[in-house]
Amino acid sequence: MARAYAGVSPEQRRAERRARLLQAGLALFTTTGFAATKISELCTEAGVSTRNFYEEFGSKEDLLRELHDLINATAFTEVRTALTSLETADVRTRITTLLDVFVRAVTADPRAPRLNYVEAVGVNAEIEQQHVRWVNTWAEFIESEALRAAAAGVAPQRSYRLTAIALVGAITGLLREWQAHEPPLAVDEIAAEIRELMLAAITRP
Amino acid sequence: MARAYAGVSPEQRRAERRARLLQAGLALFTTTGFAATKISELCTEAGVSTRNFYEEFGSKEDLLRELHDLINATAFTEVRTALTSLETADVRTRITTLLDVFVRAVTADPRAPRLNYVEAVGVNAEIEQQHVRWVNTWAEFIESEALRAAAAGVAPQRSYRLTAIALVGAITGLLREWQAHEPPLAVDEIAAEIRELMLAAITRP
DNA sequence: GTAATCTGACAACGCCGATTACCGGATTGG
DNA sequence: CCAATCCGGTAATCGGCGTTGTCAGATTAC
Repeated sequence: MARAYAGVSPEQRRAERRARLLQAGLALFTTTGFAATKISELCTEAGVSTRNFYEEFGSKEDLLRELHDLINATAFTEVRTALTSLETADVRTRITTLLDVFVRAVTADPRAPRLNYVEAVGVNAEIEQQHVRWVNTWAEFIESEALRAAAAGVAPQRSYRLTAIALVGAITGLLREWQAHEPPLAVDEIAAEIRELMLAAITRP
Repeated sequence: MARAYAGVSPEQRRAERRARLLQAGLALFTTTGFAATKISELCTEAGVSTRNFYEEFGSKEDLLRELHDLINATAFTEVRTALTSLETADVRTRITTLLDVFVRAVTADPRAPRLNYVEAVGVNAEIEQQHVRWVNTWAEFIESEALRAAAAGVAPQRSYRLTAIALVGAITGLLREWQAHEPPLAVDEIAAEIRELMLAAITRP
């Protein structure tokens, strides 16, 4: 039966260990690299036993997938709340906000784009599927803004599916380059570049 | 001392085995996945002994890196020859050709973009460096076309560095999506989308 | 024809890391 | 205060795969 030990409930201790393992994964996957990271190293970094690891995750890949989902979900929430608070704003403001919030959310920790766009690529089929789902999610955001622009008469009436996917790729490419670059690229410039690119892409005839 | 066996020189037999190993790598890495592919499987697929493998490559990663370089180098040569034969053509023609030739070269075998943009990502530092070099190479192509456009007066005078990187990312994203999509996306539409995106990106004020 | 030589297949070695069994210790209810 | 219970860490096991040693057979020069 579950009872409290050392003043904290088992659930809470498990949750804390889980959180520490996620942090350890973020730290080691983005430095040692995913393939080279051993489960024992994750446990040492997290201050947790291998036993605990298997209580929380089925494998290293599971942990990576959860991190990938977490990073995207965090950015998603931030972007959505920012956009719903701008319901009546004009298209340019909305697009600027969408991109600024996204870029800021995902570059706040430089390890996030590294994990998202480098380490979590080509690991297994499940993570690839999750990647495709997130690309679709982001593409739908962009698509719906483009359709708003079209409805407002500042963009042509057409399908924006491929344009949206291409723009997601552009953002991904810039962020992947950003995290690899020495000296680092300026976040503002990247956000500005993407904004202009997107505006040019959807207002083109 | 080197002498001919079975009518062919040792160098030629080595070259053929090397070529078969590369083909086996392309086949297995894009189906089984890089991490899950065993060296013994590569050898079986290539009809070669494990001993031979180590005569040609130091590791699985070496083989992958060579494939990655090969795919890019092939596309590079095709694009460059196409562009040099269009020295006097107008900007739009050159850009259209650049993108069409590239997309055709890299989608001719659907396994190529899979290997390039999925399997060869985040494997180790060497391949990441090679990736950065190729992104730079492609970005310089795009940059120089943008500067041509600027010189011709159809695009503003500015730095096209980030724009070029973003466009490379857009192409990469579309091709990565292309190889993962069911039902498959149309290659023509992808090439057309990228062309319009690039023209919009460099002719924007 | 024969001996020297090279080639390539096979198999076994050895390492390394994932996974789990076990046990000592801490904690709490009575 | 004690016994029952649960928790967590350690260490041993197990399996798999990369790597290399060896040998049998094929080939060619003399």
